[in-house]
Amino acid sequence: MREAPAKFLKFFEEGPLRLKMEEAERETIRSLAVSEKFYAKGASILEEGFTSRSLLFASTGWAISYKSMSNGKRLVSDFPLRGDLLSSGSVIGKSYRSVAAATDVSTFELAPGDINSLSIGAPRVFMSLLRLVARNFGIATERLASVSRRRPIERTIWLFLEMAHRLTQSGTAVAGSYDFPFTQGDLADALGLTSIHMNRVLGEMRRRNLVTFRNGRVELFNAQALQDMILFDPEYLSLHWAGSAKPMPT
Amino acid sequence: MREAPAKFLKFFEEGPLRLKMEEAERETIRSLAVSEKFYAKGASILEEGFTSRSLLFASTGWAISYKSMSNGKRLVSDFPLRGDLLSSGSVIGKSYRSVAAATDVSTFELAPGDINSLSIGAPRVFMSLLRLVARNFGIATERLASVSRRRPIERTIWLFLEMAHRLTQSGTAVAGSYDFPFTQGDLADALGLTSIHMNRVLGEMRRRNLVTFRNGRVELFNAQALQDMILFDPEYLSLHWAGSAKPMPT
DNA sequence: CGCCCACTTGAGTAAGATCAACCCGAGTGG
DNA sequence: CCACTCGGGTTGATCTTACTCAAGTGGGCG
Repeated sequence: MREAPAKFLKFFEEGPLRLKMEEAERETIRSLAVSEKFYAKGASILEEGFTSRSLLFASTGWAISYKSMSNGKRLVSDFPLRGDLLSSGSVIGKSYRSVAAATDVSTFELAPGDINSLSIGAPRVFMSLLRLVARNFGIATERLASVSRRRPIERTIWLFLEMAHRLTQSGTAVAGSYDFPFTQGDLADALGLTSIHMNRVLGEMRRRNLVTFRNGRVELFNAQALQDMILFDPEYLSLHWAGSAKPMPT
Repeated sequence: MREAPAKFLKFFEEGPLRLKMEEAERETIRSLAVSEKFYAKGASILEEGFTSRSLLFASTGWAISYKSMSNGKRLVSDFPLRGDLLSSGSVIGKSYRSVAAATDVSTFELAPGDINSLSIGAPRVFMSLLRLVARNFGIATERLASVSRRRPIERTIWLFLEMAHRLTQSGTAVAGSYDFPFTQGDLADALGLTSIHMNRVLGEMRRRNLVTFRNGRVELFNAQALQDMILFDPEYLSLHWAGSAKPMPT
C-alpha cells in the first residue's frame, strides 16, 4: 500500500502535469492516503447524483464521462484520459455526471481530508488542481464553441485533434493515429449530432481523405493540414502556460 | 484604499459565496492588496489573448463574456454577475475570452501574489476559488447540454431560469422578473442560434405566455411551471453543497 | 431631420433529424 | 458446428427545423 503514493508522485512529476516539486512537497504527497483503484472495461466508475468526496484522477485507460438527460437524450461531456480529474471530490461533493470505463482503467483516489493537506503542505500541487479544473472548463467552452458555431466536419476534426494533443501531452506518443475505443454513437453524443448523421459525416471525412475512424482507431492523414483547415489552436489545452501573452492595456 | 479589502471581505461573507470565516482568515483578507476597479458601460474588461495574472471578481453590474471565433462567428460563453470569477488569473495566466461591461461594472482585483497568501492564511477562501471554477465548469457543461440536446425554446427558458437562480443567489432578489441588459443577438450567440431565429423563438414564448424578454428585461410568468416543463434542476449552481447525495455503492 | 441599431416578418433553402431497412461480425446456446 | 441474437455500422427516402436572404418597422440620438 505504500506503493501507491510513490506512483502518485511519479504521476504528478512525469505525467501530463510535469510538476516540479521541492522535497517538502514530495514528502507531503508521500504522506497522503492515496490508493490506486482498478475498473474493468465497461464498469461504472462514478454515477450522477452520488456523493464522491474523494478526488479521483485517471491514470491509465480510456473513460467516457456523460450525463443522461431527463429528456432521454445523452450528453457525452468528455473522454478523460491519463492525468484528467474524474471527480472534483469534496470541492463539490456531488458528481453531476457519470463516468464509465471504456477500457480497463486505473485511477488514483485521494481521501477527502488530503485535499486540505495539499493546500497547506504542497500549495503548488493544489494550484495545479485548480489549473486542471480550469483546463476542463476551457475544454468544455471549446466544445461549446464547436457544437454551437462550427460545422459537423469541423467539430469532429476538432475533437480528434484535441484528443491527439491531449494524448501526446499525457505521454502516450501519437504520430497521426491513435486508439479511440468509442462508438459512433458516443461521438455523436459528444458533438451534438444523431449517430446516423455522425456516420455520414465520418463517411465524408473518409472519402475526402481527411481522417478515418474505424474499429476504435483514429487516423489523421495530415494533422498539420487539418489544424490549418479548421484553425485549431491547441493553446487552451496547455497546463503550464508559456507566458507569451501581452499584458492587457489599461 | 484601505476600504477595498473590507468590502472584499464583505463580498465573501455576504455575497453568493456566503463563506464562514475565522478571525485569522478575515485578518488575512484584510491584509491583501485588493483593489476595486470600475468600468463604464460598454468598456472592455478583459481581452482574449492578453495576460491577466491577477484574479478578477465581478462585484456589481452585468458583464458579457465571449470569444470571437476564427471563422468570424461569436460564442457568448456566459453572462457573469456578482460573485463570479472573471479571470482565472495566474492560475492560467492568459485569458481565453473577452469580457465586456454591459452596464457599469465594478470588480475586485486580487494581485498575483495574494493568491499564495490565501493558500496559507485563508485556506477556506482558497478552496472556494476551486469551488467557483468548478461551478463555472458545471455551468458550461449544462449549457453544452442545452445547445446540443435541448430544443431552442427549452434552452432559452433554461438560461433565463439559470440567471434567475444566480441572481437570487447573489443577493439580488428576483420575483419573476429581472433586468437582463443584452440584445437578442447576444442571446443567440449564447444559445447557438441565429439572431433571426432567436427572435422567432422569443416571439413564440411570448405568444404562449411563458416568458417575455423585452427592453432588457426578463419576465417569467410562472417560474415553477417553467422549471417543471423543462425539468430544470438548479442544483448544479449551488456553491455550498447540502450533502444530500448518497454515497457511490462499491 | 435623418441615421443607426435592434427588432420583426416573410419566403425560399439547406442541413440534419427521423423513419426504415439491411449488413456484418462476435458471441451464445442448442 | 450452425442457427440466432445483438450491437454496431451503413444506406436511402422523407420531413422538419433552423438558416439565409430580403425587406421592413420603430425608437433613440446626434
